[in-house]
Amino acid sequence: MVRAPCCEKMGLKRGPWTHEEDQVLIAFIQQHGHGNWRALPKQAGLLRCGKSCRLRWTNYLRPDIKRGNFSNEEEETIIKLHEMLGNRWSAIAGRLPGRTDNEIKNVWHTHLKKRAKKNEANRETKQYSAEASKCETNNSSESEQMNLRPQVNENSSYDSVSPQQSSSEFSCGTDSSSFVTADNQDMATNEDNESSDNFFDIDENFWADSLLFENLDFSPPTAIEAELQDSFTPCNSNMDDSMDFWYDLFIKAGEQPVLPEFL
DNA sequence: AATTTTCGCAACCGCAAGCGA
DNA sequence: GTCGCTTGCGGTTGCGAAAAT
Repeated sequence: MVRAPCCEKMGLKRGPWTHEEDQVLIAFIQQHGHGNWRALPKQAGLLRCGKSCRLRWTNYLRPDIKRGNFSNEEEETIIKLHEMLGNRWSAIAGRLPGRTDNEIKNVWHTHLKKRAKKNEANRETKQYSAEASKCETNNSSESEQMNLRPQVNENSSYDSVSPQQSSSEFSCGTDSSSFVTADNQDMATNEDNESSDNFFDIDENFWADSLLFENLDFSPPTAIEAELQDSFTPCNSNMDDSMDFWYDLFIKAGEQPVLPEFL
């Protein structure tokens, strides 16, 4: 496929848009719509390439765009959605009416990335503490049962385990299957030590593809959406928990519960 | 007050998917 | 099936403004 020549080579204008150009573009689209972006600038009398026009319209001139700072709720929503969807900015933008993927991408890189990292570090620290205390309990009860003193390696202590190690390498007592890991995701512990049969086994791309929402006529409100990642990840939850969680989601939203097919 | 550094955001680039011929 | 075109998306850049030195 032959790449179309860039705007500059064709003698078209680049760089920031002027007010006049904006007005021309708005007026043209209001009158004719934007069926063909490539043909639009010529028809509208703009010395811009179609791509530039489309970008200017979708990111700035569209009437339904919400300008101004992001609210705290919006920022939290972005962080949560990013945990679920990754860098799928358009999918995230689809959950935030009036916000563009470009805007969300910018706000992520300038503000939210740092905050998300901080949140993650806090969670890992908390999780590590919980695991450590749980292990202390298990070890002491096991040793009581077996009438044995716990075999503690003096060179190793819980403190020597880094938070990064905690979820993937740290094991409690004899049960090394208690913790499940996934790429770059901190996973909750399976507290009741379910057998692997009870794990909710679906394709790992499930969440990333955001089919969860897109295939349903139901969109959980932001506040509930935010709870989603905290409370439930399909690969580490058993089926009963998944169903309960799903029902709660609908009930909180005041909707008639409808289970997705995978449940 | 002048200069340098950092930040925020609009715009651009390149790739891939979708679609019709 | 393939080719060419259009569109959409995510990564990156460039520049003005603000903050720091």
